[in-house]
Amino acid sequence: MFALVDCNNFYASCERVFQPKLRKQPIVVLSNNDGCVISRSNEAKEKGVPMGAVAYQYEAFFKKENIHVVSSNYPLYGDMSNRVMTLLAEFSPDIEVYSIDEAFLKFEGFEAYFNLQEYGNKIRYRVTKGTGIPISVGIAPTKVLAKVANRIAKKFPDKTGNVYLIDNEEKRIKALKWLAIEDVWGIGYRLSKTLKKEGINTAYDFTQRNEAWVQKLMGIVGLRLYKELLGINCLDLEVVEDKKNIATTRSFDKNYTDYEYIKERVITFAISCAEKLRKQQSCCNALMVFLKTNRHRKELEQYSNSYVMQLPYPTNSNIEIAQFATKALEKIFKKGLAYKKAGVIVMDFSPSATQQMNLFANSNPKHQKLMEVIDKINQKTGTNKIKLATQDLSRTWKMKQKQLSKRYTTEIDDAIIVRVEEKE
DNA sequence: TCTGGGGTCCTAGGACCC
DNA sequence: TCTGGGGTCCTAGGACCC
Repeated sequence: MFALVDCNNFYASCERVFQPKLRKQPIVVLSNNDGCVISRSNEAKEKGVPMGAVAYQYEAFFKKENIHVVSSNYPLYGDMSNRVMTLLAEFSPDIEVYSIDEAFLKFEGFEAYFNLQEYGNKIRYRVTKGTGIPISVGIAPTKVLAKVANRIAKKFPDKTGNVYLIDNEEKRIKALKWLAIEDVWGIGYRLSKTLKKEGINTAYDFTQRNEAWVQKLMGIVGLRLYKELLGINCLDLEVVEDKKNIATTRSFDKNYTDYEYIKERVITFAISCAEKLRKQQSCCNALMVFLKTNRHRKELEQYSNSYVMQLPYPTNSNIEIAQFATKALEKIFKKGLAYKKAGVIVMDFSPSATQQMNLFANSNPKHQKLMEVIDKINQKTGTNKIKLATQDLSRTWKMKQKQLSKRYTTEIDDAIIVRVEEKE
């Protein structure tokens, strides 16, 4: 059996842990630059705020409905996620952290020793008590069915207590008849449209077709999904491996035409990629830089381009990656356009420990030590204390974050202070 | 004025090998 | 004039996930 544990309204819930006045209140969390809604409390959902709502278009609505608006605080969410995952790991030796707010647990042979419904209740109690984050637990014979069970647990908290178990045919069929086809894990916007045209509206309808039909339409991925819904196990826990690509991309707060400005941004993105590379002890052998104008401003000239550069040697040095990224940017930058977004993606990794030397050009060996020192200092004093001169220290780039909460769990100065009144 | 960011896997087709 | 059989690797694009 598998369990899928999912944090309810994760970002919104994180904010509430340290700001009790937000509990029971409608609250929404915004994306970077305070662009659009990416997390909503149940109360905000009930008031009709859709996922992805554009913040400035909803400003009046938020005010009218007394909806609290919060900027996203990723250091806080990342740390809270680690706490949740640490507690979950107490409940099974086999755990796959699937995303920042979700994990699969494998219960191999647990049925003989535990009542899984009670076990699920215990997990929920432990995590909620230990972190303040409410969770939902779905338990079933396959990962896809565990996803389904989780959805039921979340949708019917009163009936299920946020824990639901699919452990017999009757429950499986009932669940699949209830589940709309577009809500099946692995069926996205495109496929659900195609399937509906075929008269398939629920997960159950889908399971009534035959294997050959499914394979022809959806390939091997669809076939696995189909079998998993029938209760036949095809997907095991996945080992979380090193990343194969690493990206740092941002929209700007407004449009920019200035080459120097864009260059500074690209260099900063490149350095962020280099830092992430060093964290997983990889070097990259290629990188891509892309540049886009504002696609929402139809009246302005549109342009979007990218350049992939093969590197002469593998590297994870801030300095080298920044230099190559700048060269890539020069290839695609066009004067006179209003840019809104740029990004750097590093690709084609090799382990930093075993570097293939090149006859003609190699990564500067001095950089390795230098980067170690930079990483140490940045870690000690907070990020971005040490910069390259090309990042132009006079330009302080700030993301729009009007309602940013504190880093309660990762910055000592932001920790909650409990005051005890002293009596004379 | 303002519209997020970061990933994975699969497939088909082209180029190339013996 | 005819033109086999079996493979790999790479890339772009499509689809999906949170």
